[in-house]
This record gives sequence, C-alpha cells and structure tokens, in this order.
Amino acid sequence: MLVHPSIPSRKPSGKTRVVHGVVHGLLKGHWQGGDRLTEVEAADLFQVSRTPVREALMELTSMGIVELRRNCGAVFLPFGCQDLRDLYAVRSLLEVEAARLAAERMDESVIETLRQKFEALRRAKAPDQEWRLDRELHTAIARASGNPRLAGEIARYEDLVQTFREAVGTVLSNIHSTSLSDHLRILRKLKQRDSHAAGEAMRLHLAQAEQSAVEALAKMLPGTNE
Amino acid sequence: MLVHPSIPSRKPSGKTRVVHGVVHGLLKGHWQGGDRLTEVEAADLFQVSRTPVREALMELTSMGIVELRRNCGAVFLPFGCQDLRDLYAVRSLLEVEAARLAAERMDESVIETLRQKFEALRRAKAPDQEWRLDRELHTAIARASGNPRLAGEIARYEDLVQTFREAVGTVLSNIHSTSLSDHLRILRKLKQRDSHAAGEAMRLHLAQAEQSAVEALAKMLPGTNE
DNA sequence: TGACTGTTTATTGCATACAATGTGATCCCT
DNA sequence: AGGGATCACATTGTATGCAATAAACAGTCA
Repeated sequence: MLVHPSIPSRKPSGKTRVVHGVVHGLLKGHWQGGDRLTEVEAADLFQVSRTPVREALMELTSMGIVELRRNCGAVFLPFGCQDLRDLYAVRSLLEVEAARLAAERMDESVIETLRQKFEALRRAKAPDQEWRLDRELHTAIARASGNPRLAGEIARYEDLVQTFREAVGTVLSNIHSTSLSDHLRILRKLKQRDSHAAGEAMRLHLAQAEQSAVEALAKMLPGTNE
Repeated sequence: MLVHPSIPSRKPSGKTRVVHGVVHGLLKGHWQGGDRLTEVEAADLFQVSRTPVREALMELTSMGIVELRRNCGAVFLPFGCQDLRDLYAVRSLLEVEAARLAAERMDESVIETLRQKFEALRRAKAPDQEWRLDRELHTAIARASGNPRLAGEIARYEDLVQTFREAVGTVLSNIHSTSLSDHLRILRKLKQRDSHAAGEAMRLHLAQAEQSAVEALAKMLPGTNE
C-alpha cells in the first residue's frame, strides 16, 4: 500500500509513532481486548497533538487492532494467539489464491523477476534485509496474480505483520532458514504453472510462518491472553 | 467495521460527505485512474476544511480508491469494469470461505438466527430496507465462520459496496428478486452443514451480484474506462 | 550547452482553538 | 422515593495557522 521512498531513513511521523507505540503496548500486554483509549489519553501518552492521534487510531481501526466508538474512545479488539491464527487464516486465504492465479499466468519475464528476487533473498545477510526481500518476493507473486486489488489486500497484511515486527524491535528473526526451502518450492511450482501445487506450497509456507508467529506471541503474552 | 448507532439519522460528517462525493465523482466519470487530487483542492471543492478531507482521503486509501503520495496529492487508482470484477473476486474469496467455515460450525441457535434474518429479508418492502437486511444476513454468515478477522474483512467489503450504492443514490436496486432464491439455497446448504455446497452457493450468489454491478457500472461509464 | 545549486512554491504534517454532540449525574417536582 | 428535565462534563468533529518538507524552477558556472 505504501510506496517506500528511496532510502527512507526519515524520522517517523507522529502518526507512525503512535501506531507503533500502541501495537507495541498491545504486544507487551499493556492493553487487552476491551480496554479503552481516548484521543486525549493517547495524545498525552505519546506527546503529540490529537491530530496525528486521530489518524493513527483510524489506521489502527483499518488494521483491525481497535474499534472506534463514538464518544467512547477506541476500544481494543481481542488479540491473543487464536486471533493471530485467525489473522494468518485470512492472509493464507489471500496469498494461496494469489499463488494459484499467478501460476496460471506465469510467463518468462515474471519467472525471471521472481528468480532474481529469490537469489537476492538467498544472498541476504542482515535480518532487516531478509525481511525486506522476503516481502518483495511475496509482493511480486501477489502482483503476478493479475488482480491488483488482491495484491493490495495482501500488501495490507504484509504491512500489518511488518508493523508487528517493527513494534517489538527485530526480536523474532531466525525464521528464514526453513523459509528459503519453502520459497524455492513455491517458485518451482509456479514455474511449472501448476496452480494447485503452487497454492499448496504457499499454504504450507504460511502455516510455518503462522506457527513461528504464534510461538513468538505466546512468549510475549505469558498467560495474560488466551 | 462500523457499529451502527441505533436509528442513525444523523447529519453525515464532513469526512463522510467527502468520501461519498469523491466516490460519486469517480462513478460518474469525473475522475479517472491517474488523476490527482490535493487536500486543498478537495477542501475547496466540498467546502470543508483540510482536516476532514485528510481523513476522507485516508479512508479512501484504505478502500483502495486512491493512493496517497507525499506532496503529490491523492492519485486515483484505475476503476473500470475489470477492477470491479477484481473487487468481487476478492469479496467472493472471503465470503465463500466464510460460508464454508460457517457450514462446519452450524448449530441450532445460529440456524435460527439466519432463518429469522432471511424471513425479515423476504418480507422487506423498501429497497433501503432490503439492502440493510441483505447485508445483515451476509454479516451473520460471516460471523458464523468463527473467525472475527475474516468477518471484519467481509464487513469492509460490505462497507465498500454500500458506499458505492449511497454515492450514486439508490439507482441500482432491483437485484433482490433473483437474490432471494440464492440466499435460500445458501441457507439450505448451511443447515445441512454441507461445507462445499454452501461455499459454491455463496460463490454463485456473488457471481450474480458481480454481474449486476458490472452492468450497472458499464451504464454509468459509457466507454470512458475499459 | 548542460549539469548543479540555490530559491521559490506547492503540499503535507502538526498543533491549537473552538464547535457540536452525546453521556452521565444532579436536582427538582410530584 | 421515583421519574424526568437540566446542566456539567467528556469526547469527538472541524477550522485555521504555522512548520517542515519535497518538488519545480531558474540562475550560474564550467
């Protein structure tokens, strides 16, 4: 959804700080489902005015983190391990379909693009770079589906998990060892234009990612949520 | 996503007016994909300040109508018949999965709820009421999937098409004649807990809705977009 | 002529003040 | 004491001004 400006390195905007701060607090267990947060509370908490807070709360609403209620502040939606599994169920639904559609439309130029991105990912060293290239690969597959709106929804979920990662720092990192072989399998099936197999390979990959994410979350929320 | 306050009848907020106005203009062909709209332009156009305009543009971004670019204004994404088909492809993906999951989890109380909503829909007279009850039925099925996030995504798409309807007035109305039998079939399969059949019934229903919507859009955009 | 740099301008980001609105409590009347 | 109207407060919605930033442009030096 957001286009990355070349070499960002910009100071994050107030809105971004609030979004990250709220997600951070949620993942750290400072808030739970049902808790309320008004605009002035958040503005005071993060030392910004209400304007960026409003924008942040709207973004959090569209992310499914909070729900805005008139004159009641933003109320947190439940967020435990089961909710994370639900999230990955939707993400998997979208990305599996994209992989299926992409397999049917594969041509040489797209295959070459994906191959290059995979090679870049294989050569990546720093975790930050890995995450970025991993995301680029998924984005490329989503675009190859030929359905821009589907690609957009997938990008929303990539934004979401990226926000989670950035909010907790780069803690949960060593996933890519298994992930490389997953990606290789997906690309092989895409190259063969085997729609069903490509979808299943993507499903398997996301199931792995889900398991890692749920385990990481379970460590962060020791018993506070379900 | 948004909870409807009891008996709304409120004056729409400035943000809402801008969102509706932009969507209206888009559907009327006043804007096309690639066109730019800055905050001050929109504020001048709709006679409100920049604050509600900003919020409206962000909502339009999350709806996939425009894309925000720094210091470039909001640029419209393409929106023609093919884009509408893409939209329905995603909506169908989500709602078919919800119907499948719901079928597996059906119990007596949910069946009774759905039956009541269907009866209400069957008895509806005014088009407004029909749309509201139709949406309530879809929402109930989505909730019955047991995946709140999936239900939330479905609600986003229901918001989207509702915004389209409201933006053009209540023009495209007489869809429900065929829709009633569709809904009856879906409910029958759900009641039988036949996951696959329920999903296919939902897919068929949305294919009908897609066709109606595309035809309506084609009439509104006579050749301006593809 | 062409590229580079300083300046100007357009546009967004943020803060503050104010208006509108809903909510809850209090107080009065019966 | 109970019910209803009223008032105070909390919260959101909107307008406006200013600051920050990026894009466009022109002017200069090679």
